[in-house]
Amino acid sequence: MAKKVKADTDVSTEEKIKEAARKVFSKKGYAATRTRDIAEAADINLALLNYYFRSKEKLFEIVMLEKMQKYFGVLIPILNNATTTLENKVESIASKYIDLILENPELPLFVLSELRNNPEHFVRLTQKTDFLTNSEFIKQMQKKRPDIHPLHFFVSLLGMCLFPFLMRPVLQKLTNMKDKTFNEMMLERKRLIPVWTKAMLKAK
Amino acid sequence: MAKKVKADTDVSTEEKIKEAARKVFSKKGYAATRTRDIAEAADINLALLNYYFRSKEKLFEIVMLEKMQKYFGVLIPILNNATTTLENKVESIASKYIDLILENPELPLFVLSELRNNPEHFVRLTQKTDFLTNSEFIKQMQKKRPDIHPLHFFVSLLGMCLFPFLMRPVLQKLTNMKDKTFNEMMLERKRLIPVWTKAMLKAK
DNA sequence: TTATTTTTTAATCAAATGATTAAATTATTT
DNA sequence: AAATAATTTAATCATTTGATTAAAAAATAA
Repeated sequence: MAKKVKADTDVSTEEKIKEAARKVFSKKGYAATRTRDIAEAADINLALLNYYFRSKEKLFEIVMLEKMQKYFGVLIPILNNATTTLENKVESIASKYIDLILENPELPLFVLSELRNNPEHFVRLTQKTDFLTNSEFIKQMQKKRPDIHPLHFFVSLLGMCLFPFLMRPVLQKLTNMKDKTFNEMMLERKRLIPVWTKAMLKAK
Repeated sequence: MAKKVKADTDVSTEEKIKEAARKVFSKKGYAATRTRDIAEAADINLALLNYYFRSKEKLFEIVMLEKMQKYFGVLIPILNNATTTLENKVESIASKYIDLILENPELPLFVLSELRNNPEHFVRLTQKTDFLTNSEFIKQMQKKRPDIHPLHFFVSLLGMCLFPFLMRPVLQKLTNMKDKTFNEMMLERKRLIPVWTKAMLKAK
C-alpha cells in the first residue's frame, strides 16, 4: 500500500530489483536463484525485495510474464498479418527473432526450462489458444503444402532461429568459436533462413 | 570402500538410486531436486544416497555424464564414418537422434540447461575438441557448399531433430496436440529432415 | 517545525535441505 | 557358531534460505 500511494518518485529501487531479478533468474533459473543473489545484484537490503514484491515467487512471475510477452509479442502480429505473403512472414520472423535473442541470449533456454517446471506460469498467455492454429501463417502454409502438417514448417522455422542460441555453449566449446563469430553467423542466418524455408517448402 | 569390496551381488540398491536420480534430475533439474525426492523415488532411506554416492553433486555428475554420453555417443560415430555419403549421415542422424529422444524426451532440455549453470560438467567430454570440426561430415558439407559455413547446416540439422522436443510443452499447449500426435509427427520427421536438408544444401 | 507516511536497515525466525553419526540389521567369512 | 564386514535405519546437525519484525532514517504533509 505504501508503494501504491507514491508510485512515481522513487521508482528506482523497485526497478533496480526487477532489473537484478531479470538478470539473475535468466542466468541461473528460478530454483538456483537465491533472493540474496538478487538483493546483492541490485545492491539493496534483502528485506526490500519482500517489501516491494512480497515473495520470490511473485517477483519471478512478473519477470517471467515479461519474458514470455517478449517471446510471443514478436511472433503474434507477424503470424496474423493478412497483408503479407508467406515469404514476408518468414523473413520477418527470422529477422525480428534473431535480433530479439541477440539482445536477450538467455531468453529461449530460460523460458523453456522454467516452463518445464512450472507450466502454470504459462497459463495466462495461453488463454487465447488459437493465435497460432488459426493464424494466417498456418493457412498460407497449408495452402502451399497441403500434404505436410504446417506445424512441421513452423517448428523448423523457429528451431532454425532459436536452436543455435540454445546450443551456443556446446557449439562454442566444441569449435573454439568466439562470441563475435557466433553473432556474425546469427546475423547471416537472417538471410539464410528464408532461403532454406523456401527450399523446404518446395522439396518433395 | 564397503561398496568396492562387494561390487556385484547387491547392485540393486545402488542402481535403484541411480535410476531414481536419473528420473528426478532430468525432470526437475539439479537445483530444484532435493535429495529427499530421489530417496523417495528410489524408496530408500535418505542416508543411503550419501552412503553410496557421497553427495548430491557426485551423484549428479554420474547421471550427467551418462546423459552426455548418450547425447554424443550417437553422434560421433556417424559424423566420422568415412564410408558413408553426406545423405547417409543426415538420414542416420535424424533417425537415431529422434529415436533416442523419443525414449528420453527430457534429455535435450536437461543437458542444455544444466550446461548453462555448470559448464564444468562439460569439460570431461570436451577434451577431444575436434571430433566435430575435423569430422568427415563437416568436410563433406564444406565440399558441397564451400560458400556457407558448414556449422550452419549442422546446427540446423540438430535443431530440426531436437528443437521440437524442447518446445514440446509450448507446442502441445498452443495447439491442443495429443502426445500420440506429437510422437507421430516426430517419426514423420525422420523422413522429412533428409529431404529438407538436401533441399537446403542445394538452395542458392 | 511537527506530525505522518514511506522507505530502508539489522536482527532474527522457521522451514527446508544436504549431510553425518551411531546403532541396528543383514550378509559373508572363518 | 562366532567373528567380521556390509548395508540400512532413525535421529540429529549445521547451513542455507525465504520471509518477517521492529526500529531507524528519510521523505512528505500539516
